[in-house]
Amino acid sequence: MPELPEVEVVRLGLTGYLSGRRISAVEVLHPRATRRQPVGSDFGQLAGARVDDVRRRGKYLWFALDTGDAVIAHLGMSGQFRFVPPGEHHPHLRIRLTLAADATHAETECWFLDQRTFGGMQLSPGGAALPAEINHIGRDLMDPLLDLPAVITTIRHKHVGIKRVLLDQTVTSGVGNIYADEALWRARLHGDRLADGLSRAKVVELLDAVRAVFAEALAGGGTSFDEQYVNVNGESGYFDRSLAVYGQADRPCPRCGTPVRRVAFMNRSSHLCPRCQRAPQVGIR
DNA sequence: CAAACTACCTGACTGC
DNA sequence: TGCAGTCAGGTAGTTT
Repeated sequence: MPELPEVEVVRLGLTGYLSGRRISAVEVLHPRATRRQPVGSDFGQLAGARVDDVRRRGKYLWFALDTGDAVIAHLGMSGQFRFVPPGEHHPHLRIRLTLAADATHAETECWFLDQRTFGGMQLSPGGAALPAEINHIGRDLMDPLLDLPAVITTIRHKHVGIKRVLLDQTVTSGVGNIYADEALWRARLHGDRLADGLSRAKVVELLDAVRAVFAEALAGGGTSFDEQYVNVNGESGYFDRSLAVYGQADRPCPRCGTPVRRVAFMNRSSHLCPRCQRAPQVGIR
């Protein structure tokens, strides 16, 4: 499932394939893939534009175009980008962008594949610098412009479980279920602990853990469990071999050997060590 | 206003 | 073999 490290791996790949290329044709093969369009704009109008750069805010990507507009992309649960020669097909192909041939490239197709259709792309008029549609997404913990003291203060004013805060993309972005569980384990924190009950030092420790697990996953090319996450060349990352708790139910905690437990959380799952991560007396999830 | 809840979606897997 | 049920989960919109 793509979280910040996986999206960053994809961004790096997209930059290499797309920078300087001109989009000559646009084909939408599934309506859900472009379901969010600003009124008065048409996704097809990006044909003719040149991609100057590929940028990221949290789990959102956008292509900065020479027109000053942007194309926003979100991988959702299962989105992938692939670059292939013209004329092929794939059962999960949702959007096909044709890249014009130029002095150093043959005509190429940029594919957006998405089995579960939670992802998609949208045009953002005037959005090259930062699309207004994703202005509500906070900076991530790797961002040099992040106001870390302000984020810590925000977290410590929230009367809600700390895992929910980690997953709130408006506070700090890029964290999903996998890295939330991994960071909480590293910081020896139970996700139900109330954010406004944590010391400043503990919050700092947790955010350091998020940053560390992000960096390690990025170095490993991201986390892949199945075919749902691959880079733009179709290759899997291997950070899943380094996961301490996520998906490790009943296996020993790498720190103390206690069996890892899987518990229900927001209609999904949390994975934790019941000994290293003590539950609060009154649980609020 | 903050927090909680729900719909959206496909395919792999489980149990009968 | 088939079929119903479960699970995976990020985001936006709605409800509390």
